[in-house]
Amino acid sequence: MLKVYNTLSREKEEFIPLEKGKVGIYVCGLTVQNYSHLGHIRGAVNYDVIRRYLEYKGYEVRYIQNFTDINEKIFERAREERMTPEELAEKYTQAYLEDIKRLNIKGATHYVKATDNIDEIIKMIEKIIENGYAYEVNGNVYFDVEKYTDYGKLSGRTLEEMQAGARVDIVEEKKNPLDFALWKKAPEGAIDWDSPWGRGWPGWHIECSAMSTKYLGESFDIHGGGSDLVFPHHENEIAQSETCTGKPFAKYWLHNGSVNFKGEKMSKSVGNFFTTRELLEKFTGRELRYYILTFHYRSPIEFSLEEVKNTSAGLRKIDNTLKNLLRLKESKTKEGALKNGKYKVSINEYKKAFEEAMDDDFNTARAIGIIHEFLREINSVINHMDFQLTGENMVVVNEAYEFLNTGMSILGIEKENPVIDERNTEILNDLITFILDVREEARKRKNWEMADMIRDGLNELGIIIKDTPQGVVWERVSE
RNA sequence: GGCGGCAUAGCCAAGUGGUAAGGCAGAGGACUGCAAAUCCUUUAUUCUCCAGUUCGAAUCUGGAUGCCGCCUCCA
Repeated sequence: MLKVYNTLSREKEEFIPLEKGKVGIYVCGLTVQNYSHLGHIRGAVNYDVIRRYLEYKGYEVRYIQNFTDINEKIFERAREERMTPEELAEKYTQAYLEDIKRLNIKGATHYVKATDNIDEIIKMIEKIIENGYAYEVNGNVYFDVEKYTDYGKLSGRTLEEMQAGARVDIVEEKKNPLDFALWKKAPEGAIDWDSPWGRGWPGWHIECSAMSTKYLGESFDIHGGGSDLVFPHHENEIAQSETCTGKPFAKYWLHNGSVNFKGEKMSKSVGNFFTTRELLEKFTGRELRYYILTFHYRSPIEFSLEEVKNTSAGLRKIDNTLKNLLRLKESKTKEGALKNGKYKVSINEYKKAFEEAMDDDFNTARAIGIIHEFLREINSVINHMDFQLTGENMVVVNEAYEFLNTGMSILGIEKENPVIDERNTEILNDLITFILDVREEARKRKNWEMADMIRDGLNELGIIIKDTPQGVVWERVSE
């Protein structure tokens, strides 16, 4: 049974989609004003795994993500980079899509952006005004928080509490300082749109309400985003949507933890961030992704370059086992070899444990732990001196490979083909096989100097030699 | 100031009231001509501290301390 932690109830709840077999997810993306950093990517990886696991469970997933492409920041940055706001948004949207590709993120089924949905946004605002929850002053439209009695239900605070500790600038024309803009009169010279309230542009929160409703319906299953969006962004989305439609908005609210660095949340304004691109110069996308997934998605990450490096050793261990399994899969079974019952591996137990971990609010950290426990068991079997590739053992090898491979693809750290490397052309293969034959001959004659010279020489060319009990194997250093 | 969360080994990190997963690093051993890879053993009598509930607490309650997030643009 899949359980998810719902910010709305502050509890783990059984996941039951509104429509059987289908799941609608809306994830708040980013304002496309600069290159993405690790904080953005962390969320994207987390929701990608959630999506992959739901698909693994057989759900048909509709995954919507937005790009905020119109606001003050976009204009500011467009001026800095001397391009139009559209060009700027397009540039960083493309950059983001490239970044997530390198982290093996499947990507949304639909990407949506505010500027493509101005009509929907205006209609929604009109409806909210009509229902009596918003008012217009001087070309601005504000949501009236005092009218909406549920205001604060997501972030768990009351209007009184919020007012007590308010840090909001007092804007004279607002009825309550916490009233937020649905439509803003645009500054001079800005790109703006016609509306019943004059020219302007949408407030930040309304685009997500309008677009999620358009693509997923008035009520849908999962709404996700970073924990820093709980208030005010998601609180306001609920307020707008529910006063517009009169129906419950998203059923489950999921929030991923932040990425901190040097004791503070990684952010553009603090300046303590690594862009995804910078990190991809130091690590592979798989390494970063694996690192992210060693944390539970709701826990904050105190980021450390050193830790990414250390954690990657664990990933290499998984890769090694996969390589070894694949090698065995591709070798011939020894007919008539002894039937060996003692090499039974309880793969189903591990599979069950893996699923239980994922069912428990997508606990990838635990799931990875289970994979490593499995590694120990399967490695001890296939590396055992007595291990022979009988038909029975071949079944074990195949099932083990299948299990690992499936687990890896749920986590999105699958490797296309760990052994067959397209760089290994036939001639290269033959050449190395020949060199290794020479080395074997040297070893037979106990000419260790010669044997080691060959091994070291190949090593420098990026080829690693391993003398396993099953014979000599070689591979190229990955990446 | 208001609201919420977290504190688990040298480091990172799971943890469902029933006796502390996993990874990295370290130590010892097996295998090996030496390596690499892998396996085995070992590394928290205890989960920040103090009370309480309970037969039983890392888990629940209260308090203290420390750290983080949100309340302003944020993923």
